[in-house]
Amino acid sequence: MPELPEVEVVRAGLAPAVAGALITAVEVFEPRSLKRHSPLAGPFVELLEGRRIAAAVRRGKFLWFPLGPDTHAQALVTHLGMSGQVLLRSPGTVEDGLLRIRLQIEHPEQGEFWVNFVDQRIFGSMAVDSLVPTSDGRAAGLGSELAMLPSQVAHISRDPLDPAFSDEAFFASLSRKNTGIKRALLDQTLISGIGNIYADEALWAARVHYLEPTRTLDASRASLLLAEVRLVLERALAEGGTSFDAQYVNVNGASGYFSHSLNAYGRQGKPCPRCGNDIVREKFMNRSSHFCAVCQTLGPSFA
DNA sequence: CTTTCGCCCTGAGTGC
DNA sequence: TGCACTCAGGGCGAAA
Repeated sequence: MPELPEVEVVRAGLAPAVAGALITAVEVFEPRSLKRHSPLAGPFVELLEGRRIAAAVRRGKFLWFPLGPDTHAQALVTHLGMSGQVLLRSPGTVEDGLLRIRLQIEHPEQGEFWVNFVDQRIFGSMAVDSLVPTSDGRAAGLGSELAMLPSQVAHISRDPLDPAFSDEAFFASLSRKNTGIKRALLDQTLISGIGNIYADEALWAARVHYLEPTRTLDASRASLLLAEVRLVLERALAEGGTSFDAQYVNVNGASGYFSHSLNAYGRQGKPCPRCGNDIVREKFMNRSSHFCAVCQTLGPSFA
């Protein structure tokens, strides 16, 4: 399940082959993979064929490719959803997964490639979207200095690895919210790039209970939590992302290795690496929360 | 306005 | 063997 580190691995892997490449042909095998493409923008295929990709940019879990010749106008937006993959292939490669969309591209130096969008559960999508200016005038994401981002990504907060991310604004928004800390971590309009795995891992590392109200999370614990969020994301990135169910593979089809480093997620019934008590799994937001009931507390005022 | 809920979707796994 | 059911969860529109 791709979160920030997995999407970044994909972005970094694609960038050298797609930046500067011409889109020569586009095939859509599954129309539902275009659910985020507005028909008002025009036909997806016609909008792409003959355009040149300027860069590969990422904010949180969103990935997009500004399109030439006017790179301030439109971009191809990609979200991997739960099971999406963007695979860089040699022309003619037969995909064993569920191929939804294929872009044929031609790079002036790297040559021809197929960019295969594979997505089992169709929670992911591709779309051509118009670009709008960032509210702060800073670069929209990692991979380009362009201060423009797709309109459907404009409401998404910067991610914690973005140099323009404001820690102060994040802490302020936490104190204004009336919700639990894990809900807040998963709210992409507050902080982006975190999904269920890294939320559980960061909360475990910071020893914060997932139901702790954001209002009562004091400044030092909030600061520690954000630091742990950054640490877990950076460590996962360094290891090439998490994969334990073969859903996630990078652009060459190889899996990440971070699953060996998980402390809480998916470890229900196994000992907490810190205190030895069993990790617990509880139902939460139609998914699961994994945590140590002994070392992850509800804060000093609840202890 | 804010917060929470239900839906989308498919393949692997489980129990009978 | 086959069938019904559960589970995985990101994002969004609807409901509360």
